[in-house]
Order: sequence, then C-alpha cells, then structure tokens
Amino acid sequence: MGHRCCTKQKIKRGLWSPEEDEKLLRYITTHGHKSWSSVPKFAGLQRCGKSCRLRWINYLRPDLKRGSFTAEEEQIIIDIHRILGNRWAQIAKHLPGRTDNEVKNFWNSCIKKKLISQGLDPQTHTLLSSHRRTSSSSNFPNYNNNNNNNSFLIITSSNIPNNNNAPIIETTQTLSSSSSSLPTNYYDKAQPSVVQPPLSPIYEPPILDNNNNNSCMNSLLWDSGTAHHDAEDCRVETLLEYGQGLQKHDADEDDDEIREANNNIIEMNTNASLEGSNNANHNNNFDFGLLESVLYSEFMSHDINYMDELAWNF
DNA sequence: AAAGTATTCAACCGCCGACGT
DNA sequence: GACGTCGGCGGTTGAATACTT
Repeated sequence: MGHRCCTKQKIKRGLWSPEEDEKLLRYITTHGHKSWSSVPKFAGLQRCGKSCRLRWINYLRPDLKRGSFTAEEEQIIIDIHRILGNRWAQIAKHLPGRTDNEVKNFWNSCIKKKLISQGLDPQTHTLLSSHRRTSSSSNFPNYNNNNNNNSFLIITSSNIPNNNNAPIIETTQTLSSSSSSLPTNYYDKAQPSVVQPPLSPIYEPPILDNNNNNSCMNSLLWDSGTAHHDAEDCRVETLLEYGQGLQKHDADEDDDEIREANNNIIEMNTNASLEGSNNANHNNNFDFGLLESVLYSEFMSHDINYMDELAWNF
C-alpha cells in the first residue's frame, strides 16, 4: 500500500543503503529541506518524502547523540513520562540529540521492563494492583526512603493565599546535602507562573533510582528558570513543579497511615491519568487544558478545603 | 556448533491537524 | 465548506542481532 506520495512512482523501501544516505545527506546539507516531498526527486532517491524525512531526523542529522542512554537521561524520560504519558516527541525535546523514535524504543525495550520489575505500572507510574495490599514496609517502593535531593515541602494554611499572589512555600529540609541541588525554595525564582499545589495527604512520587543523587527532575526544574523554549516546555516544567509541589511530609504520621494515604493518592493519580487518556484524541495524552485551568485559576482563588477536594477529584 | 528464542531498533503505517486552493 | 497535500506523531512490524539451550 504505502502512502499516497509513495504510489506515484516506484518507491524503494526497507533499510537505507550507504549510497542513499550519502545522497540524502549531501542534498540536505547543501539545499536544506523546504519541502520533503520534493527532496527525493532532487536528491535522486527512489524514496518517498516521508521516508527521507524520517531517515534524516532519526539517523543523518548531525546533532544526533549516539550511544546508549545515560542514567540521567533515563530518569528524565521517566519523570516526564509520568506527567505526559507516551508523548515521545515532547519527551525527546528535553533530551538534546535524542529522537522520539529512540526514546520510544528505549522505553519499550528497557524502562518499561524496569518499572514492571519494580512493581510499577509503566503507564501510570503507580503501584501495580498486585503489589498494593501485599506490600510490606520492606518491599514497598521507596517513596520515603530515597537519596534524591528532592525537598520536602511543608504547606500550611498561612501560606495559601486567597488571591493571585504567589504563595510562599517553604522548604524545611532537603534530603541531600549535594550542593548542586535545586534552590531551597524553587518557587522563589522568577517564572511565568507560580504553581499553587493543592493540599493533599502525604504524597511522594516514586523515586526509581536511589543512587542518583543529582535528580534529573531537580535539574530540570532548576534549569527551567533560565530557558523556556516554547509554550509546551513551559507546561512541562510547570507540571513538573506541580508534581513536585504535591510532596508533603508529616513526620508524625504512623507508617501504616502513610502507606494508606500513599495508596489513596496513587489511586487518585491513576484515575486522573486514565481520564486524561480517555479525553484526548490520542491514547495517553494528558489533558493540558484541564490541568492548566485548574492550576491557573481554581487553585489561585479558593480556600484550602476546596483545593483539597479538587486534588482528590482531579 | 546449531537451533530456538528473545531483544533491539530502523522503518513503515495510518491517523491527525494545519494549510492552501 | 470541501478537498487535497504535507508534515508530524504514536503504534506497530520485522529484520538483524544477541542470548540461551
């Protein structure tokens, strides 16, 4: 069958030969690609424009990074995937030199299995049902015991404003003394929007790499203050901050209560993710509109109880 | 060493939205 | 508004390679 553009003439398919690569590379580097559909004709290739585009993006582009993914890249993928789902192109934008195809393949062949082996659902990043009730404190995922320098945030009613002013959310402790960490209060830095996290029971996102002191989530958050490439980036960063802001620590809680609360939040997140998927055009899309409307309006103008409710019904 | 099985990843497929006519 | 084309995306396939028996 092939694409419409492929039916017009005899089109070669399958793996690219070195000669074809050479032709495409030479053409693109000297002429660029104003129109992919005309590239094969002018480059002397028996391929469709789409195939040329794909070959260029995934293989010939000079700025591509080669080799296996680093632990840091892996953590970035997991962190962003937790928020965006299978939006590989968006995830790849946060990994210079990596393509969406590469990220997708890496996810499917590697990360997915790793998460499953840790008892986590790779789609929702929450505990698999088979791991929930049977989890003992020893095999419960390390939500509370990690070496990441994620900060614990204490949110009190006094720092929840009921107007549009930015809330002051204080960091009372960090878990790591690593000096390369995020600022002690990263809501302080100038940014286009300040996220008001909803009050919720204890929630600490699963930290998958206990040995990764320099959390990629944190570096991403920290870097976000300096460069917003486009609106989508802003959203990703805002969402990451939102997720981070959901963290709340209460040292006095009994362990069982903590686990119970975690399970409840996990349930909530699962539902939210599934709803997001169902509402979107593509599978696993996140409903940015919904989230943004909540982040930018609802949380900014309601009292704590209402925000609590929102958090639970999200 | 050979056969069978699992994994990886480049490339394809089909759908969608944007855009021009 | 209808239609066609194009670029972009996520899901899927299957050949090549790695691993196991």
